[in-house]
Amino acid sequence: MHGLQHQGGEVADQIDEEAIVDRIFEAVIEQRLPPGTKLSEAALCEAFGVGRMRVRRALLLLASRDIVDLQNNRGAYVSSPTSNQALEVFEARCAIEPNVARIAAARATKSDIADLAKHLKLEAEAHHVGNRRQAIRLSGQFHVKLAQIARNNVMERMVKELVTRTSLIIGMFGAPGTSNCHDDEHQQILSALERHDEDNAALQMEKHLKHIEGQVDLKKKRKTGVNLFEVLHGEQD
Amino acid sequence: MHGLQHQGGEVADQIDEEAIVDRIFEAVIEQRLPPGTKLSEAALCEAFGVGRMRVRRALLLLASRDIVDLQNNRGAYVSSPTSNQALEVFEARCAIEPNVARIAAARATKSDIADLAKHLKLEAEAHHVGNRRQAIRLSGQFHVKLAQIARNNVMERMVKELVTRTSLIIGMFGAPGTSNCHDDEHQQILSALERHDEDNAALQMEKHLKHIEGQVDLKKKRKTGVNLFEVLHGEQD
DNA sequence: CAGGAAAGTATTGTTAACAATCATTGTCAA
DNA sequence: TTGACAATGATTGTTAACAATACTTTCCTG
Repeated sequence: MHGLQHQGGEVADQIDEEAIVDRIFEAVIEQRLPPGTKLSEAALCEAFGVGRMRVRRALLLLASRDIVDLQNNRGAYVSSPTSNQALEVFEARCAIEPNVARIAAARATKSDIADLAKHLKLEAEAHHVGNRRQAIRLSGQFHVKLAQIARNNVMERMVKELVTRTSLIIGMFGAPGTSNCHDDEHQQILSALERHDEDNAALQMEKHLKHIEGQVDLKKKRKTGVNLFEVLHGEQD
Repeated sequence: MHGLQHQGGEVADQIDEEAIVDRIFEAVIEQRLPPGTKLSEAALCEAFGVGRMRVRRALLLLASRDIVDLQNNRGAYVSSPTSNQALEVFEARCAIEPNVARIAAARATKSDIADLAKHLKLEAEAHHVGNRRQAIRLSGQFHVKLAQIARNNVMERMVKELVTRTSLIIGMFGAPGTSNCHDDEHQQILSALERHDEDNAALQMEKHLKHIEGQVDLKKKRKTGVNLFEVLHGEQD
């Protein structure tokens, strides 16, 4: 299901740094890596079975996206967004994603709609079963999928970064139990796409984002810190 | 004027990779580094006086922003955007920057306005004197300054990336003599900011971006390639 | 003379050893 | 007992040598 299993012993044991970046992105989105978690090079080497160079390159890329915080001579830590940064991220999302939804509404094909509907079904299922991690992951992936439907790689990358940082923000400032999104709001966006109603798609997205923003309380922080190794090693082998 | 002079012989001869990234960004914006230019590690080491590691890190960061193209075992080249990528960049700019202008109009202080007015004066002067490079650089910097006035670092980074890629696009598809922007349109945006007229700021920006997009012809490509060393070594020492 | 193969050169990618910095623990003195 | 200081261990940052790949030139053959 994840596309990284050992296949026959031929290839697939050589991982490139982009895969590492993606894996850490996912772990952050699913909130398995809370803000402040130390990402030591040795642990990452062990977890992914690669050399130090690859790990350092991956960490640099993650730092350039503000997902991790690279401290001088002290190592890499999962970013702990400040309330100011949180405001900036939400503001950026409100500026960008309604337009993503608008473009997606203009370009969505039948196949896109069907795919997205299936995605929503998975979301609802994960929510119903109580699989919180998968629910969070699918919920964030919905926003990325919209950018894919909009056929714009630039915006897709931006949305991916913003969604991931939002997970960190919720980890810092959100109530412990809350997930990222409400399914029904995603459903309404899908409806707008189905009708190719661009304005409504943008509007629904804007409301949706305001809703997410309302779930966090930028006054009080929660402080975390978690054992890195188990989190990443669990799904590795 | 550039902030990188030798100060007393104490510090300042040690350059970090972010400075390298910024320098290459600038060179690309000013179109001193056309698409397709080879960026060999040795040449960059020589030009900046740093070790290979720093150069490779800088190249990785530039590649993650799609400014350079890292080819396997073949080295780094300044990106040559395809027409599709060009469309994506323009679309992203039209989605983001009007909102940047809107937010800037809401938050601009007297000091911001004065600073921006001074900037426009410099732009006009460079244009008048015929200093094309500086005109292009200031013209691009105007868009970044708007993001700074909007007080949003996330968007500032995005705009910086998009502006730089636009320079590459113009280098690929634009007429040889055209610069990035028209000064009077910048002036109109400034006026809107001065009046705190958010809607008009966004509107003017949208028109401005459409204008820029109209300057390129995505049908025909121009092919280039330039000697790296002289370009970067000239302003170094 | 042209096309292609092979050797040599140059450039990139990787690994490993070394240096430097930081964190921790233990000790000593107030 | 507590605070500061020193020594030890661990982790990160850098450098340099090595390996692998691509490019260029030369030479041979058709």
